[in-house]
Amino acid sequence: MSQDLTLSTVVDERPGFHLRRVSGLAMAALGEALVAVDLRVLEATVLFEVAAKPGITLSDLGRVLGIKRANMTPLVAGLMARGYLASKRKDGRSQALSLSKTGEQIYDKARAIVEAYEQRFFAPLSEAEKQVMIRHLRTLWSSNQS
Amino acid sequence: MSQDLTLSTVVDERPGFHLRRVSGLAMAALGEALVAVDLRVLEATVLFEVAAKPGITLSDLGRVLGIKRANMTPLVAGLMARGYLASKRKDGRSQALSLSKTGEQIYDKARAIVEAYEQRFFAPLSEAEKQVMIRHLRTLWSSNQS
DNA sequence: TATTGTTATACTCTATAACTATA
DNA sequence: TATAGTTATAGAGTATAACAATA
Repeated sequence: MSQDLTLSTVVDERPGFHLRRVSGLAMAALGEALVAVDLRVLEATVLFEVAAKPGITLSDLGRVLGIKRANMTPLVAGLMARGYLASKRKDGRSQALSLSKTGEQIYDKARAIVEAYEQRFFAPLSEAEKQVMIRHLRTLWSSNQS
Repeated sequence: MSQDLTLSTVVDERPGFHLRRVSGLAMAALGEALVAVDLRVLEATVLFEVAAKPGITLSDLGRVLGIKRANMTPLVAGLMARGYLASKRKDGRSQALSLSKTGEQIYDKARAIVEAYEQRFFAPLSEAEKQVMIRHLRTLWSSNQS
């Protein structure tokens, strides 16, 4: 066996380290929960955003979610192949994305799963503490984004 | 061009989403800063932890940092190949890891880089706010870890 | 039997560069 | 010229399973 399984002070004082470690844990937990609807985390995120903004384009979706265009393409393609997303010509180069009927059904299921997972994962924090964390993370995002 | 580049409320309310997005941004920023010493983020983390705990084994290192044994092996091997880590037989199967002379030099440089990066990245938060964030992240880690 | 370290392998997410077709 | 969408490709990081050697 091993004895000292505590983090050294130097590393334990780094906010970036904790950010990475918890983020990884959270994504793994959500990923596991989402296998029930056969969705990956990013796929679910896309469904959420498209549900809220029908008609959004692939590029805008990427900009808003912080995902590169080049990575959005196969993501959207996969969701369309499964009949969750519909695409309508907007102009010669843009496509307006929206949820299909089955897309809305899977979205409802995914949303329930995500909410249950969050309830569980963030349980040790109070509502107020969660809000503070979200606010700080938003601040870090907007002030560090290129 | 595009008009509505704001996040939908549904997604914007998810702490997990912000965690993932900011964590990715932070790791990218730190990764860029660390190219100056030709280290990846995880490699720097390993150097930090070994510096604080000379004699730690590969397995314990993985447990403490939240990295699987199987992924630690090539990580440690790379650092040893570059002469940053030294390995001493502990018993027939375990090895005690420690920094070499050059390892300590690169560690000093890496530490300066990491501290400068953090100063920059987390600048919009006060010291007190950073401490709160770290505390909450620690809580989430320990209560959700398998 | 359990643990250490290793190998092989696959998956998810991210990044860049280059291309086409439209605007 | 700039933007939308695509393709190809590479690099991080993570996960599992299986193995030999050792405890």
